[in-house]
Amino acid sequence: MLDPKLIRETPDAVRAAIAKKHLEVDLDAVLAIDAAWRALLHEVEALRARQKGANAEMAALPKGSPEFIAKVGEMKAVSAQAKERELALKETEEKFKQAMLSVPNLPHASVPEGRTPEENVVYATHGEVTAVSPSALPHWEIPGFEKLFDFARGAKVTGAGFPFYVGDGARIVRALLHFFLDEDAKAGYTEVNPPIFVNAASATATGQLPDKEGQMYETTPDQLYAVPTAEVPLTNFFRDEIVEESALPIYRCAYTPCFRREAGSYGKDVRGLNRLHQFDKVELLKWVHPSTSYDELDKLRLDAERLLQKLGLPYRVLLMCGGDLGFSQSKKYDLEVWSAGQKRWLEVSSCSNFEAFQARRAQIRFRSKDTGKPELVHTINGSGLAVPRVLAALLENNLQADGRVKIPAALVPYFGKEYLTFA
RNA sequence: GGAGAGGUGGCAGAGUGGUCGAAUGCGCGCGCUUGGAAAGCGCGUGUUUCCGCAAGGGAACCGGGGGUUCGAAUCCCCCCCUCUCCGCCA
Repeated sequence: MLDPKLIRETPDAVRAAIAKKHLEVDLDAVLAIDAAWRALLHEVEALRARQKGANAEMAALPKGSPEFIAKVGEMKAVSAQAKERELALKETEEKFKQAMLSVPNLPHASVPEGRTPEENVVYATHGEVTAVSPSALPHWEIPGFEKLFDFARGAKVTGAGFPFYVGDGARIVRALLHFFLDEDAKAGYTEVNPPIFVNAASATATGQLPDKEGQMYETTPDQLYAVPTAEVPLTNFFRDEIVEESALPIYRCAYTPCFRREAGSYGKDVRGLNRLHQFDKVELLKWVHPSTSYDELDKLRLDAERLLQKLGLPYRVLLMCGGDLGFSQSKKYDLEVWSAGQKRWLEVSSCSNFEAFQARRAQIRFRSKDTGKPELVHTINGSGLAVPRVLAALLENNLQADGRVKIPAALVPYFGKEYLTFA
């Protein structure tokens, strides 16, 4: 959520910033509701002030006295009016809240112009794409793939997109997770093992609700949501709290399985390990002082990049243009790993600065040393990293002529062997 | 899951219909005191929001939501959470 004051006081600047995201927002409607709300607020507050004043007078009067009885009669009318106006105020307040939830976060000045994914800027490229075998196979065509990654039985037991990982398949997943968490810990992130179901308030604070509920698995009868990413429980850790300024920045990482319904996905995007309903991911999250958030974003991105470097996987960094930024992000980098068999880039991490957008919804604040007042923190997050696509690239890029997959040196201590075999 | 008890400010803890944003203690801040400190004394110490250039003023908040009443921290209803006992169980 944006600061309502920002919209109230500088609507044109807000309009211009939203235009960069190429989103349609009826700001005039928001402003009109805001004006109506304030008018009602004044009425209600005046009535309440009158009630309060009368209350003090009546407390001093003898209970059954004629003056007292007269006052009760008088205040009955005021009370009725206050109730009626209060109801109107509440309705308007609800409308305003809904309207505010439809206003996106504003892009940072450094975000490039652009409308479509094609206009994202290739910010950096690491590793030689041409160095990996030109005859590499898509991972799902590697002989024996289905023994280690059993989609058919997963479909039987649960449904499409819920594979079983078997033998070396399970082992490589565990090795990657362990490696990621260890590396993230070295970079200063405190490991957290969060709940993987969250309530509606948490899902709302991070922006999954109200309009993305179709993307989450929901439980009945408890109305809990399976987390689409560890970002949700992790961000909500400090929801409705005020932390000490000296505690910032706070670095945390968490592994969780992630659950996504992925309604509407199709085609090559969903082959093999590219897109699953359940997958494993380590998420990096920072709560930082607003003055440092862009430096912290760059550092977080480098922390994620280092993982790919240590695995020896070629990748590139995209700086997302205004039109390809998410609703709640101010700036975003995507890390994409080169998938030699599919001859395409796969997104494995998305590193974003939300500025105060999430923090306002979630009411996560710090007490400023200067003013003594609570201020909203900035939140930053990114994957560090998502397992299946890293795995896909690993399988494709490191496939040997003999059908085995060479394990990167950094991963060998975790995997326990130098080669993964499909036998 | 069943029975009972309870949720009040940073913490502890009073308050069972009116002048209560809320006693008292602790903590914290400032001042006095002191060579310095402790103790002592004095003053202060929540959040949100609206109006205002400001000074300042108004309103809301006693787990959450609804209700009764002229008036609710206090009475009633629903929900959430914590604790104790029982049951069940990795």
